[in-house]
Amino acid sequence: MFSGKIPEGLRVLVFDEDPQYLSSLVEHLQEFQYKVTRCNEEEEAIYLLRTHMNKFDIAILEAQNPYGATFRLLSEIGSEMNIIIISKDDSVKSVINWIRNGACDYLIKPIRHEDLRLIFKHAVKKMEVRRSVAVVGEAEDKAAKQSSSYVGDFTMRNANERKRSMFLDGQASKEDQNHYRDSTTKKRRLAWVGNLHTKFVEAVDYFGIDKAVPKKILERMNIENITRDNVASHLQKFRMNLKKQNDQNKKNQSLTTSQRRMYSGEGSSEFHRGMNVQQILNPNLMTQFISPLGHHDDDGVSVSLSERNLVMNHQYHHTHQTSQFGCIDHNNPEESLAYNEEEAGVSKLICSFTQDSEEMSLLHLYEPVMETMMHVHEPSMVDIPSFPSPVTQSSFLNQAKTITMVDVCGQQQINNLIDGNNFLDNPRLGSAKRDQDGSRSGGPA
DNA sequence: CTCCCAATAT
DNA sequence: AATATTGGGA
Repeated sequence: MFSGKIPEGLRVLVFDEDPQYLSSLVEHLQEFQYKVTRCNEEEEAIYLLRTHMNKFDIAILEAQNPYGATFRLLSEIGSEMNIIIISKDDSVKSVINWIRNGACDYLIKPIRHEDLRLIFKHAVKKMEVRRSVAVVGEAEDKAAKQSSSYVGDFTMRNANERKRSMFLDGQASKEDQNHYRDSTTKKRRLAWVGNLHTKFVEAVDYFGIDKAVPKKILERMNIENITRDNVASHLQKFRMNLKKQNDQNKKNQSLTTSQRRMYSGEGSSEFHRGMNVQQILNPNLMTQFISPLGHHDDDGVSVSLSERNLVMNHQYHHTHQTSQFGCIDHNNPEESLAYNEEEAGVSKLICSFTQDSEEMSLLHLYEPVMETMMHVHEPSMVDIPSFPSPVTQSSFLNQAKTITMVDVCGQQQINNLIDGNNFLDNPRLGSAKRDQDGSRSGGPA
């Protein structure tokens, strides 16, 4: 009954000690279109609020005792920040305690769905206060516009649309209807999160990808409050993703076969003869590249495994690949072409690896560089050709470690990757990753 | 008219 | 990037 009134995109930070409960909170909040930042530790939540208070509209913090760090935090910033306390302590005393200390709300566990949905009311209040203050002050107004997640902007936008279309078609009657509907039942953006998407996939699976059409999927999903159009839209995206995945697979396939051809000639056996490069690995870095699934498609790094080859995609421009280990052969068009028969772009054979001043060709770095006007490049590939024995999961990981070292990325990129994963430096990004960990069934994108 | 799909808009 | 809306065609 409140659908349509909830402002989208309010940024909510949420912490609960119980990871499972936290996950369910996150999921629900996402369903309500909130932008959720998940904190597994109280400490983390507090740190984020202390340092990035402006990045959140609302904080939902679980708290049990009124003597902890959260309580102190609340007394410090409670007046500037919408902090909602959740607790299983249902005593009046506790409620009063927290509210007095600055909490803008206190929700007793278990929390009702609807209460969670309605948390935005607090942000609204704050917003309105800010706006009235900002009539004169410019900075605050700017900030509010920038975040674009305040209700004021939300309504503003609708008002503009209304005005515009009224101007265009000159008809008031239709507009009046729309106007009425806007303020009551305007469709809100559906978030295909967790459960919803799972059911969708199940339905598609049930009919088969060619036979699955929006209406059938909708019926099979049997979920209230979603429309055929919702499903149709999602299906369109779903199909596109599949297609993209297929294309990607095909590409990898063709690359690995051409690689194999190359290495089947002389020198191929030298690649792994008596070589142990694992000591030079930094195992920590591997987590950037290797996921348990054997496929990591985050931030452009992906790894996939065929029976004999390990293929690693990465994203750097080839001219950046001046690692301390590798020597890059930019001047060998012939070899490049050998890799490239099936590719439209130019490719480079980049390889080699030096240890104790003795060169050993360990890896060939294959990079189909598709120059576009925007200087965007296709991923590069590293290939370990022809392992002598079938690759098991664990040896796969070991081999993968080898690869990283050989350093597809120089230290520069490694640092970048680490930075990219640094939650504190990049709260939004970090939260997205955590959210995935917590509430999504993983798998290749 | 309903539905599907692809393109386009937000 | 994700979702909604639109418009033509089956």
